Amino acid sequence: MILGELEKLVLNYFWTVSGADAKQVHEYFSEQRGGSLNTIQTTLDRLFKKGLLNREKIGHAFRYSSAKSRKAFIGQLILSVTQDFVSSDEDNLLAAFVSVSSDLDDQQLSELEATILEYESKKADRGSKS
Amino acid sequence: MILGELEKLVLNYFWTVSGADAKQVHEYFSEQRGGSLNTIQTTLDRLFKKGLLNREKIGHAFRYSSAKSRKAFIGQLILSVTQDFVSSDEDNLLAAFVSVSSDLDDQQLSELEATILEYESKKADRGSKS
DNA sequence: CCTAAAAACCGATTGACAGTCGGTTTTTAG
DNA sequence: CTAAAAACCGACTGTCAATCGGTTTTTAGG
Repeated sequence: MILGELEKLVLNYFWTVSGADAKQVHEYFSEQRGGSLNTIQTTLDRLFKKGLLNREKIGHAFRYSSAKSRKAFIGQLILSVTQDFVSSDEDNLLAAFVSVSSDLDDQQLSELEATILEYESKKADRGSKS
Repeated sequence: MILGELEKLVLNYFWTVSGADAKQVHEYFSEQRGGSLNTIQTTLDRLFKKGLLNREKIGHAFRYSSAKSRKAFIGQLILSVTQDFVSSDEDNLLAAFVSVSSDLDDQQLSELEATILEYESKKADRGSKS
């Protein structure tokens, strides 16, 4: 899941708005970086085909919106970029988390812990199916 | 830090051996996938220039070895691939960890917790400077 | 209906970068 | 000094994002 610069910008944009058509996206980005409407359309189409944006016809234009939450996307991104390096017999991914944690301060580390505990309890609530 | 397929294979290889020269790497990979010695040399040189391999002249050939542990590399990889998507005002990276955790089973989740706690105590030991 | 404008779609070009090697230069051991 | 080994250089291919001109399709109004 390698994305280009513009694709990343657009994806981030769609996490700040509920939806937008090509024209609106173009207007938003034309100020900061220029580029033609056509370029935006191509990028939107590519992100759609990659499953990162949803779209529906509203009137005569596609209205695009993000297909997955930022959180879900980042999680998937981490897995995809990581899986070529984790050997199944070790817990490298887990270890890598901690490695990343080296760059977090105590506060963030505590939050990470809390978030995990919270996740676990939620998971326990869901109960049966796992 | 986008790596090609061969680069990933080679990098993984260097986490299974303490060091090797181009000839040895070529011998190892020629069975599974073929390719010329030259291709291997180019790949080794590129990984070296990317800072992912170290090398030193041993006799008349460079002896390459991994420059960072698998754990450290994966951690850095996660950060690099992730930083275009984390907004500074939120804790998306932390949230992403949990998102990834969705794909881990209870056992792994417990290990993650334990590893974090272990890391925290180690960090506490180091004490003063933070 | 017809039609002009808007949007979507197609295709081509450019620029990175990995994979791949042939060929040349440099190094080294004997 | 020299032959072989290794390093290095340059070129070509393939993939993919960025970019946008031009064509087709769709749609809203008259």
